[in-house]
Amino acid sequence: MLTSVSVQTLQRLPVYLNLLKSECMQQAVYVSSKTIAESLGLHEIQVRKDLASVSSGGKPKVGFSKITLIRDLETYLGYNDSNDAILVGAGKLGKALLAYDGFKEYGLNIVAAFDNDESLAGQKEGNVPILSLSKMNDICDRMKIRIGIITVPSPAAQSICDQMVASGILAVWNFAPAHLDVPEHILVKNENMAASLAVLSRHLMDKFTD
Amino acid sequence: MLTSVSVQTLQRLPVYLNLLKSECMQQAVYVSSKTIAESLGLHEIQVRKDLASVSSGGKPKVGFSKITLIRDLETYLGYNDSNDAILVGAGKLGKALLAYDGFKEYGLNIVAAFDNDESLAGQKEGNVPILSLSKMNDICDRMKIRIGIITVPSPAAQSICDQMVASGILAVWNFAPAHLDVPEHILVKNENMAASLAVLSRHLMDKFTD
DNA sequence: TAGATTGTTAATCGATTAACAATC
DNA sequence: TAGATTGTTAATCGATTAACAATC
Repeated sequence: MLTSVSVQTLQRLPVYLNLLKSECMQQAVYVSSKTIAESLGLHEIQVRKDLASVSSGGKPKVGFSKITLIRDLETYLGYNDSNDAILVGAGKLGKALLAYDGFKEYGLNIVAAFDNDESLAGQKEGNVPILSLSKMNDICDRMKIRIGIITVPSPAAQSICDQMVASGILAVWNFAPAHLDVPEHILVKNENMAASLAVLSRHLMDKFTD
Repeated sequence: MLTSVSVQTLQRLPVYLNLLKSECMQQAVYVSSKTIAESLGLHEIQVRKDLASVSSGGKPKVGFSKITLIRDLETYLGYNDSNDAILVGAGKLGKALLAYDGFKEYGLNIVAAFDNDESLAGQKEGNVPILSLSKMNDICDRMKIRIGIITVPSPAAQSICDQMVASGILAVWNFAPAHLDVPEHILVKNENMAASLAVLSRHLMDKFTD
């Protein structure tokens, strides 16, 4: 186990973890791949293979100890050692993310936010200070920040991204509907709402042209 | 062309559209698959195949007329005829989505929001009225709403989803980190931030254990 | 022991990439 | 015409699913 995992598998892991922690699994002590698969509408074998790459706690006949599996998933996903991040763009969406206190459960810790608009500087949102953009480089450098969250309007996204990279950011979480060019070793993960909408929209269109 | 398209292709289409409309393509009259692929860091052949399933306007040697391709993409994605939607959960994230005026560009029109908290009823956010949850069924029915957006806390998500389905909703856009059970013909599209974070987090972990 | 569930190796399926003929 | 780019058919690659031996 603990071999390299595909992106597809990786993205399913938090879903398993979420289910295991949810109410409907509250009283379970052991869980099997089959149980999980049925709850999520996935294939049993897929779940088993996914779990095998993350945990070696599975026992024939009984399945996985729930708490052990939760621990293994959390360890693999890095939920225990927290990742410091900064956010740029303290508009509506940016503030909503700042105020969301669920991220710490995922090991994400937003330490500061930055905005072009100097009048926001000094404010706080969800306990996170909003600062002048000019301070970003210095703070990223001093705190060794590796994750940057982009919630600025599209036209500004590439420039902010460039500044992040120059400040030592290694992974960018991009909420702007814009493609970002980055050096090879930098990861960009787009939160692509337009893509989601495309899936919804076509589903409806297809439904009404059968 | 206009054959059935894979989800992967479908989710790339808005990215192409976005690029075509962006500043860096402003003065282009014709665009080729190669140009697009290079701008986005994709394979030329993949782009060509994607475009072929949506537009028949490609001409050997010249490529696609930019405005024709934009039109074809917008038509395929349903950006022209707008989709009415309702949103449930007028918390921070819900309000951020209500205030975001970019959705109309994608043909999404949020006509009303609902919340458990009666004290919010009567307020407006981004021109969208917030109403008592008890009115959801009636409004969905009268306006023939087919898209529901869920921005409530996880424990409430399944119940809200059930109410949406009972109100005639056919496609659910779920921002709660919870798995939703729905009848077969209903589509759920999860905006899975935990999955995105998993990708970011593992990228960083892998980087520092090489 | 019998049966259920695991982990692993093999088969299938679908998406991506390559090859190539068609054409402006 | 020559060359570039299209659309399509074939090959490759990787993820999912199936088959099966191992084991509690």
